[in-house]
Amino acid sequence: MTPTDLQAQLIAEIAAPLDAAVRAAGAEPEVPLAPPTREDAGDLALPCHRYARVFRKAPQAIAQDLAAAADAVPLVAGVEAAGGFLNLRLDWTAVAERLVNWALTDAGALGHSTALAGRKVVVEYSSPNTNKPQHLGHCRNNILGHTVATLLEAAGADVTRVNLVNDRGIHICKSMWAYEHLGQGETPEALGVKGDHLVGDYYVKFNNAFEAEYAEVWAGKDDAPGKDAWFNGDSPIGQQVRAMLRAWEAEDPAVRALWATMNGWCEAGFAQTYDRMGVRFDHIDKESQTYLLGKDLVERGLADGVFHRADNGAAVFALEKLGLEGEKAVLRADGTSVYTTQDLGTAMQRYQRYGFDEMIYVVGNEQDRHFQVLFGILTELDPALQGKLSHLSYGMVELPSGKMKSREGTVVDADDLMDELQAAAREVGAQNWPDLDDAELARRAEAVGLSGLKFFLLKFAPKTTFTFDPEASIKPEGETGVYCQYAYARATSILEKLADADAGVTPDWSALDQEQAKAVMKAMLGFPGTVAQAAIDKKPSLLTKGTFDLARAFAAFYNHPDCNVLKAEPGVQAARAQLVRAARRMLGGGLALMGITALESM
RNA sequence: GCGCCUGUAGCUCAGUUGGAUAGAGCAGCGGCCUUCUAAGCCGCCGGUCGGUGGUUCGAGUCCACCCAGGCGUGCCA
Repeated sequence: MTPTDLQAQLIAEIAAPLDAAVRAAGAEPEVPLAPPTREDAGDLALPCHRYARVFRKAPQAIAQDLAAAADAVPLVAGVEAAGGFLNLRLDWTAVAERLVNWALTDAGALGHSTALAGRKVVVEYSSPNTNKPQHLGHCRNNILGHTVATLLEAAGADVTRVNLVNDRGIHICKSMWAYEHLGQGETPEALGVKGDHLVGDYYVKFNNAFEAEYAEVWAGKDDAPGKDAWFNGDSPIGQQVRAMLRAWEAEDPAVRALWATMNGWCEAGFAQTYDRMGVRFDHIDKESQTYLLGKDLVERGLADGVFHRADNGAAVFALEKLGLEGEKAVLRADGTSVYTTQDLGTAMQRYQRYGFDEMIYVVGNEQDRHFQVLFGILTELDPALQGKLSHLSYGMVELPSGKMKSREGTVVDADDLMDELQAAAREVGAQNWPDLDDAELARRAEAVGLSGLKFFLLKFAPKTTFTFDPEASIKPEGETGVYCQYAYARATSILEKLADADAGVTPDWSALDQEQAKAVMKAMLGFPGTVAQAAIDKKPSLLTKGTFDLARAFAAFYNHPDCNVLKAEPGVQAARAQLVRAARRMLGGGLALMGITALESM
């Protein structure tokens, strides 16, 4: 058998006789053998408190009774019963040989597993509006969604990545209105700007024009309506924009042509941004193609009693079915769709198309309730969907200066951010490598900048609202992607200098029975399980943690004079070199899962 | 008002589903470059886990109430 998770296999081997001893004493084994939290408690520990009642014995005595069984295992070098825990020390010479061979050859060492084998999963993420360029918040969504998809694939799942682009609606018409009324026929090509930025500029121009109109009409008057009410009421601009939306829905050729042109610009810009971020999709849905879906579902639901008619004729869902109060409309009184209608239809269409076991929506936590309601309705419509729908809810990204507010112009543009991070990385690179040519410098700086961004966006648990610190994100010290990249580059450098001088030499594995090497091996042993857990929990922060822990342990190893590879005796050198190769491979695996380029030199 | 989320070191965050003396990074202080890359390493300092009760061998973790912050509570998306 091929061990994909060596630690799990070692634990299984060692735990077998312990479990047998527990059974012989008349109890079911229920407490796992696991690495202890305390550093002075050996390599693996078994808490025995749980068995105290069954055995009618003190935990300390149980631990002592189990000690003999543990001591007989070849991989165990020492046993100690302390405070109700059974602590085991491993035979690191034996472990080292197995671990290095495994880490150099097994896909499991790179975080691949079969934990979710055969499971069909659809992941929807990004879902941008085509009226403005993407910002830092979209970056978190894009990177989070893409990495979760990657992790699920690594765990053996059959993953489909989808993006539902919100390319129609009143907000799209606002940019179109501004372009038509305030533009001079500019194009991205003529101006040399990305199309999404050009469209976004007109969205800003719309807002300015509307604010100016509102101020002109209502300044100083205390019976002023709210801005939304004004827009949806007598505002001349509002009326024109709404007329545009109606014309779009009536498929007016001129409006459709303008819409197609501007959306094309925006989508081309998004494609560039995705490409640079290394984010991709198997399928891109557009709301202009899905917005009429779901009406038939509502009709059927009305007949089946899932929905009912409100007094004014709207089709509504009684939220008390979900333990909530009030009603959720799924068709307006005039028979038109709401956003939820489309969501219902799209979900059902995907279920028919993909037959998924799970569909994950990567959407911010401000929509928690929306998804609670959506999933509740979908499950009522088709009980087969029970348990198959999940919302990967994530918190906002804040800045050291506070929250991002589009009205206050404090949003961080995604493209600008990547440019800035690259430029900052380039400055450091140019200092360290004065002779490097421009293209290579740019390539490395891009990899470093994106590494900083991605790692920083992934290192927090999804639900955490965190503060993005651009400077800290590309620091080579601390818990960053750049730090992990550096460890990989150092490993590469050592191996280049070694130039296979250890080829054919039998490694002296006992040389790895030293503090720094053991710390590296412990980090390596824990890595695959951590990655599998990251997939199961949909928590990429576990991946960044596991990769960082390995990088840190490895940094302590290659920095210690007693662990030097190049100056070591042949047998010792061969063992250390193999450990470096193994750690490097695993680090590369971790970085790859995050979509981070591992640089050979930096 | 109601619902959900959050509150852990000066700052930013972890805490493996109830296990040993609560961790990491940053910042601060002190060391280490004629170097297997200083884009690094080593050490020190730093906590009544928001509060009060409860559950049990054992609570940052589970329960109740309270305090503070965020988000939501559309026939918007």
